[in-house]
Amino acid sequence: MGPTASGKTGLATGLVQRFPFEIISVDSALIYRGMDIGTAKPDADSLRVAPHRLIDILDPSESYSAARFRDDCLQEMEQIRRGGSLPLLVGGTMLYFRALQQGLAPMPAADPEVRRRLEAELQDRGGAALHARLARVDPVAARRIHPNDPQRVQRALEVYELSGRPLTAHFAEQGASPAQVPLLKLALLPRDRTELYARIEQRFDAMLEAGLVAEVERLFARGDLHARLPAMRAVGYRQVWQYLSGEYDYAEMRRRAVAATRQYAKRQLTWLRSEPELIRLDADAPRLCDEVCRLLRRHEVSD
RNA sequence: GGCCAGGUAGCUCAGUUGGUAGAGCAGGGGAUUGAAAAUCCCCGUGUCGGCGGUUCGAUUCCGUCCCUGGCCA
Repeated sequence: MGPTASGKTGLATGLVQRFPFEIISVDSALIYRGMDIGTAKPDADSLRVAPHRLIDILDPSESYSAARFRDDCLQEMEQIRRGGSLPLLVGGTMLYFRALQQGLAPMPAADPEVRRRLEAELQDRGGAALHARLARVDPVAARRIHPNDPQRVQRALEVYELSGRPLTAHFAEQGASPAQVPLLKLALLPRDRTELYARIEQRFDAMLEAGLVAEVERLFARGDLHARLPAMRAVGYRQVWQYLSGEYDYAEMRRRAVAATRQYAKRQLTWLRSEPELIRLDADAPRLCDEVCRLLRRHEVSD
């Protein structure tokens, strides 16, 4: 685990060459085909050396979820074990790591029709009305979810509409948790944030240099994608999309994209701060890969 | 060199009919259960360009100097 631009891919590529590892990507943006530059997806050469599972599995018009990730990931892990190797999970989508470790309460999946209706209700009557309705069907969830958080208010109402039972009731059933997976959790943490932020800015400029705008233009030109899709809300893609829509100029796009990436890294660091049993590694250590190899042997990971 | 407009939070700016000032962005902290690279919550003391003057009191009025931009020489 680690924030964006902390060197996860590089380290993972080093490790697969020394251990019987197979990589599973834990990343909500790498799943999309045709989104390569802006997601810092490993290039074809790297992927030959270090194949990643769970990348390029969805079209940008589709949505994924933490639940689907958990199922997919457990399946890939099982397959890797059967083949005699060990799964190496690499990524920065901390909700996916949590879903994998703790499981998710049993409840209905997202439903496009219900979501469309709730979205219309939000537009017509506003977030306060939606939150008030939630307070009637699920007071506990309403107290926990802020009225200004339409995404969570809508999800709670969606679960109620689809199952006839409040979200809180589903949560209460989670006790019978599915089998826990034994994990050795390593986190790549930047020595100081200023350095990480500098790297983020450099990397975004490199993405622009590598043709990020053209990549988003291709998606834009398809005609069937739009700004509200999860894929087009990804950091960088969102800002380039808005730039292509004429919402602001190139310099502003760059400024906003870099800031959004910094904010994303900050949120990832917030997750990591409270992650239990985490082995914290200095992302800027000179011989990081060697150090991690020693650490893995100490934990009796065979090579 | 002259005239005009500015100099206020890291940035862009608002404001104070004289009682030491507040927005957006950036930044920091937190939340996070089928959209999560998402979606939210909380956090604002800064010689109000410098120095003088008037005043009980000046960031605000006056003088002067410095800096930036524009116009004119």
